[in-house]
Amino acid sequence: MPMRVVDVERVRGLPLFCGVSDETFGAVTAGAFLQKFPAGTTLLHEGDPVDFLYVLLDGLVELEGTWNDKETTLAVLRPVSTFIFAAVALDAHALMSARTVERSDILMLSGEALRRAMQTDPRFSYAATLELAGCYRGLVRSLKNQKLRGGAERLANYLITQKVRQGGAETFTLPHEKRLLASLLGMTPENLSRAFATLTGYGVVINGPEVTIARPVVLERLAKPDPLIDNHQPPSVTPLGQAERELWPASRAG
Amino acid sequence: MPMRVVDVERVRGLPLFCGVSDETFGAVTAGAFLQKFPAGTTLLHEGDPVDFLYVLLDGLVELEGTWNDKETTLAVLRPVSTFIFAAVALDAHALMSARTVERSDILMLSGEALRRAMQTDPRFSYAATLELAGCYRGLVRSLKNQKLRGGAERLANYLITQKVRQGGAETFTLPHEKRLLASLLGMTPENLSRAFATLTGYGVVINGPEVTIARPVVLERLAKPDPLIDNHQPPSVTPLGQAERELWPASRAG
DNA sequence: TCGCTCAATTGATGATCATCAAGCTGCCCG
DNA sequence: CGGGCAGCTTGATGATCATCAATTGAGCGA
Repeated sequence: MPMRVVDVERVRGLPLFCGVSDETFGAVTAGAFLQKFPAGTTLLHEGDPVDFLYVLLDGLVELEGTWNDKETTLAVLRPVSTFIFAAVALDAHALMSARTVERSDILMLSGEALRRAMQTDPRFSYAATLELAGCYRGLVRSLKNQKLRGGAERLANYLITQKVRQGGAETFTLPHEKRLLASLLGMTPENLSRAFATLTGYGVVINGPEVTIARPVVLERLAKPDPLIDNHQPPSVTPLGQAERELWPASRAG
Repeated sequence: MPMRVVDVERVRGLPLFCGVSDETFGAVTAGAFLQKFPAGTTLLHEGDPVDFLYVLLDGLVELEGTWNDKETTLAVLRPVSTFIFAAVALDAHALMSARTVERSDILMLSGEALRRAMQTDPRFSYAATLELAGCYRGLVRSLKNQKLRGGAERLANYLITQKVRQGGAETFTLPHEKRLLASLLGMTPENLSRAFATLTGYGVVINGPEVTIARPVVLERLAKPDPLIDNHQPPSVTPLGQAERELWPASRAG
């Protein structure tokens, strides 16, 4: 339950915290929980008031939305990521549910303390602004992806993005169940299957969770990846915030 | 080109600025432009570097995204709204284009100056965080709307939202062309026409740009409006930021 | 080892949606 | 007053996608 030293260092190194004063960091992490959750745990339900900022340190978390007995996956988060920051900042109720997909280590930081810290430490609230701006742009990308592309195109771009993020090798492994991927891509599991079958004609070979892109040029001609929609961020050793993930590869003004 | 006193007051009164010091406000508005643009002007093109934060004081602005020679409307903004704040905060290129739909008065604030101000004035960067959090939640709503509802349902909810925002009268006027509405709702103009025709069976009467919802209960049974997707914010005299629009009607903790 | 469960696939069918084409209406302008 | 243009509508057709049903195959426990 209390944070281990190694975890404190990890959190301290996040872009959200690495510039803040020790006082601010202490105040924010004072009443913090570090908890392990099994797979399939609902951390937060749509519509609930939000008391904590969540930081995924290890594992996999799904953010999902519901309406009229249908549900859809809005994002799948990998470590290290914060989530429901916007609701915490505004002290509002959650617009989406959060669920662990795998066993996960999650840090929970008091929303109250965070809001106080944002009002006193300008470096922290600046970092918070950048983090939120990065999250915002991620959603803009998702919305464009959803409204402008068809199912097979979304899948093709997802595969290309995964390939880059996992190091660029010709073959890689899907990070989770296909039914979850279907929901993320905005289609049914049945249609995801058919979309995979379609991509077979573009040099994609499927073997369970293993995917190999045999003819990248052919697949890209279908996918038409676009830096204004897809964020082809290569893997990194140091933990990045959503802001840094958005700024890649630019680092324009600094 | 220079701001009139009445406009300065208007900007000063925005949630984004109303708490900041006079120094910060002066620094940010020092090199500001207030410009009038005719309808149909592209203020900013997708992919361009962003040098200014835009504030729509009067008129109507569309944010749109493009891919593969198709385009879609991501938002239609009414006064008073800021836009492309996220790109300004990160000093990144724009993910969407901005176009005036009507003749518009637009304030342009130096991105450089804003980023500097955010790092020095904690009240300003806190206000910026809240504004961005509000924008983020608006996009979550859009994405849920898009992925979870069908075309007719999106239109029905749009009409209910418009009715509330325009004061709640039985009949109201669409704020812009139907072809733009179609793009916002993620459908073709042809299918928007057909969706309107469908809603005729639910007590909706169309007369050019005039819409009257004759049987609200029947329409709501189809629309199933949901506070976690639709933001039924009534009109207001004081200009609201995206944060306040999100917090309505709660004002939970304060 | 058997049998259970569940993810994934495949096929058949219907709903939704986009596209192409034609016609309508209001409006501006010659 | 009569084009001509633009926004909107309507119809016909095909593509995309969801749903229902059935089957396969892998993992797991009795």
